[in-house]
Amino acid sequence: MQLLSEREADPLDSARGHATRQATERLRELILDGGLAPGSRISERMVQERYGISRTPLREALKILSVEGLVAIYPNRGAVVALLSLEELQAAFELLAALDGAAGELAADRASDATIAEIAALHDEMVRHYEARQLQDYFRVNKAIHLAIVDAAANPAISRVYRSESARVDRYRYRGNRDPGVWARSIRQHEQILDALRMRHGALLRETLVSHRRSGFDLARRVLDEDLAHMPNQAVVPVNEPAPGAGRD
Amino acid sequence: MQLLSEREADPLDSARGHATRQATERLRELILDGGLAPGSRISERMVQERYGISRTPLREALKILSVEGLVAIYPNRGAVVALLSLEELQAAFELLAALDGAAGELAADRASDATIAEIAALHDEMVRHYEARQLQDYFRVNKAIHLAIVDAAANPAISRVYRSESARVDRYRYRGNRDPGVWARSIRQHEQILDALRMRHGALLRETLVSHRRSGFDLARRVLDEDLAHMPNQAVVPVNEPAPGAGRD
DNA sequence: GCGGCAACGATTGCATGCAAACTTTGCGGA
DNA sequence: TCCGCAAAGTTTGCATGCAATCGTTGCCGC
Repeated sequence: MQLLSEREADPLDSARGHATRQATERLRELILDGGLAPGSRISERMVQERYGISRTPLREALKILSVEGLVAIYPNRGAVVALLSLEELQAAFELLAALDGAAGELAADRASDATIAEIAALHDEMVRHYEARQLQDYFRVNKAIHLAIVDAAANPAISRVYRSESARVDRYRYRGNRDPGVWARSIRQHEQILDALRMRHGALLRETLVSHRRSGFDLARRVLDEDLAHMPNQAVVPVNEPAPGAGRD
Repeated sequence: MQLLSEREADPLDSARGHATRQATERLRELILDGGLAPGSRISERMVQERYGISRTPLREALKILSVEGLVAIYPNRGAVVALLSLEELQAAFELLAALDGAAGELAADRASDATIAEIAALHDEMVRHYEARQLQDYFRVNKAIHLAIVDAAANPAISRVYRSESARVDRYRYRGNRDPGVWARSIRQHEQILDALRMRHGALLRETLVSHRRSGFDLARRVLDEDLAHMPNQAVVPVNEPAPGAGRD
């Protein structure tokens, strides 16, 4: 399967030098959008046949995703979509809380008035989605608000780690909130967050963000429990070699 | 160059399934120990000839290191050892401060008495190296103390990010402290840190760690400035394509 | 019937070849 | 002398082949 033939068919996507990048993004999307369920094997042959990505760039992509924590590679035995244990989920949320808090404190100092106005606009949009009970839109804007605050800290290292860690747990974050009371409380927390940001009160913004994140963990924990319950026993971690160095944390 | 011949020569190192891992660790060590200077090119041919690593595992290793931030890959133009700008150094230290603080707060709750005793022993050892003005030993134990506190938080995600980010800036951390006054102040800060940990006073431990980290940045900033001054113009970032996605932050 | 083992098929790990992109060198013109 | 350009040389990107390992199936002995 020559890429040359593909290049004819889709000249935009397959310029030389982008096969690995494409493979990485493709797989990442598949994992994050649920196209590849946690625990499922990623066979090199399967990916090659279904997505026309040859093995070398695919293997490089898998190595990248394993560092990001989205897949686990077991030597001589292939890669599987990473599966979080409850302990790992809690660890990820504690890390995210630290990042939220630190970024909030920095953002209170560094965010421009325009940025704060944009975040306020996102907040209003989110509230509208809440009032209309539009869950998907609500989640999308909610996520954008937190990202905007982190980015307002003007710290690329924090933003990078936040995005990467956030991606690992998003699956468990954006499925809770069915309970009206919980949802309402989340809205109230967001109001406090916005107030603290508007006041540029760094310490307060940190506190509200951290406590908001803690609530988020309570929800995610339930989602994970459900997932584990609904999973018969199919993909409960390959045996033998505990894990490769470049695999899990 | 067949690996088979090498396997005969060194059967321990070259079991199948470990070439990429070996390449990654070898390169990481080289970069961290200064064997490969920041900004220097990593030619695939050069590595292949000098270390007997064939190109496929080498390329996978470079992809891994680029996610870790130790190398930057420029498409079609190869990889270079990552070079930090002042802004990136500051961002890294802010991230490390956040991790130190969060880990400290967790560690104050979670560390066992035995772990605290171990950290106290390390502290005493460090003070002895300080009194003997043994800079290298002092740095080594200093680093071990901070790692031990982070690990005492019992959060693998935080430990993982801390190690990775720490590695990126270690070059700039462990060369300052020539000034006796600065060195003495660092010792005093460490005493406060140990006191807070012994008291299991989470908030205080957080504060002392964050402020200690801030002092660390002031030193590192000077080291980076020196480095940049001493660097004629040789490796001041490849031109053209700003950077690949999998390169820098 | 069940546990262990051997052969087979499937899958990964890695070395390498070829083509594209980049870099350098050398030349001609201004 | 210096700039621009073209050809040669170098280096990277990727596809693929071969060998080693893993998983499975079927068989034999108990």
